[in-house]
Amino acid sequence: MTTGLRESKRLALRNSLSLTTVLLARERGLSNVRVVDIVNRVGVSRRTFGNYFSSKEDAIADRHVSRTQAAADALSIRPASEPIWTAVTHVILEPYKTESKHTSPSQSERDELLQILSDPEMQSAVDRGARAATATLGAAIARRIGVSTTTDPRPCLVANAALSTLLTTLEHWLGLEEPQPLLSQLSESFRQLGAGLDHTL
Amino acid sequence: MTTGLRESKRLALRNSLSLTTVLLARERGLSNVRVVDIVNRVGVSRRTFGNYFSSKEDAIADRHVSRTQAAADALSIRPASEPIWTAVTHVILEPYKTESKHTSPSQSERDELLQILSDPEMQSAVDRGARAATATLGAAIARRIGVSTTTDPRPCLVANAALSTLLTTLEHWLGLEEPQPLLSQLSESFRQLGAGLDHTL
DNA sequence: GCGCAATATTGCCTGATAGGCAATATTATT
DNA sequence: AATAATATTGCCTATCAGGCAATATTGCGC
Repeated sequence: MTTGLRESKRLALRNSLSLTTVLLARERGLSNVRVVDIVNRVGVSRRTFGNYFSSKEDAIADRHVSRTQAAADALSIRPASEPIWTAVTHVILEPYKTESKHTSPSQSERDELLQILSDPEMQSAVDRGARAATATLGAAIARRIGVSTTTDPRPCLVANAALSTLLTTLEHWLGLEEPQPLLSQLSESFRQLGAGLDHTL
Repeated sequence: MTTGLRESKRLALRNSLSLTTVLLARERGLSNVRVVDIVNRVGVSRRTFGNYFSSKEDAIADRHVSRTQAAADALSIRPASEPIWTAVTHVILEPYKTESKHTSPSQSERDELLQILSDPEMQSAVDRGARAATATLGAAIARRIGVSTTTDPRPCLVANAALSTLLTTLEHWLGLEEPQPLLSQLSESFRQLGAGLDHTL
């Protein structure tokens, strides 16, 4: 019983709150965003915000978790013959593949990430999301390779390696003087780690 | 001019504040620790605490950064012939080697880590420290292999892989039913990633 | 040794946040 | 349509971050 007006409204509101938080944070920086600003724009009470997220950082982190959840879900539809690191690489890099079609490497996307990752408060938020996301992805990996995360540390190690590689590479890419294609940077990073990871599992 | 009574007192106070924060957090859990409690035990004003750390989480994260700083410093005295991942593994695992001498795998150490890592607020603090620590270690790695962190993403990737592997393995180890030797778990995790990393650099 | 300059500590104050609790409103079920 | 279940809201309190200015402490040149 996951359907129903109740549940869908809940989800929509949750999404609206977190999206609005990101938008405002991009406009002025997260530290210049009050919770009141968020709820005013969305049209709910300050207290309702607290029913969904305990802080604006949480609201942002939630988006990262959702994205990773999608990647984790996508893991189940990769061919079973694929080595785990290859499969993980594919589902993680998937969202970044579309943008390589444009000649310009998505300046707005770059700006968005820059805004988000350059703010220390944001980084904390991202890290918080990353922790939850690692658990999610780790569970999906464990399911795929048929082990338990409680007895086998490898699924979480792989999940962690993947997500932290993603973040690290994104941050490095943002710091580059002249823009390089993001996808190739990501591919290269994942390939380098994978040279060992595909081989240990 | 790093010496002087002034600087050493500063350092001592900083250390005392952060240590006291950890101790109190172990006693009652971080969320039950007020900044007032910390400063009362140390004997300074609440406002002074704010001159050193912006939050109790920061005070804890600082310890992780210090430990990593020590590891990063130790990197320069590893033989130059050592592959980078081997060297990093050594300096990171060094503190955990001594405890393997005892027959008991350091129950108190386990309890301490358990207390710290099981609290979500603590996890945030640790993650915050990890970010700073990654930059520190990344710089040390870059220095060692003679590249710049701005042009070459690999030093930060390696640093990040090392620190996040450390954290992930620690957390997994804490979740084990029957205690296993920590050092061997860590070694195994690092070995698995290293099988690829030593080879890509 | 001594006094001046630099720096650290402290108190006060403001704006902001997390979360418990109870009242109210909205949705689901029969 | 009535009732049960759940969501929203307002109120309230404890807590926190950080600017600012006054005060105390340390370091240095004389």
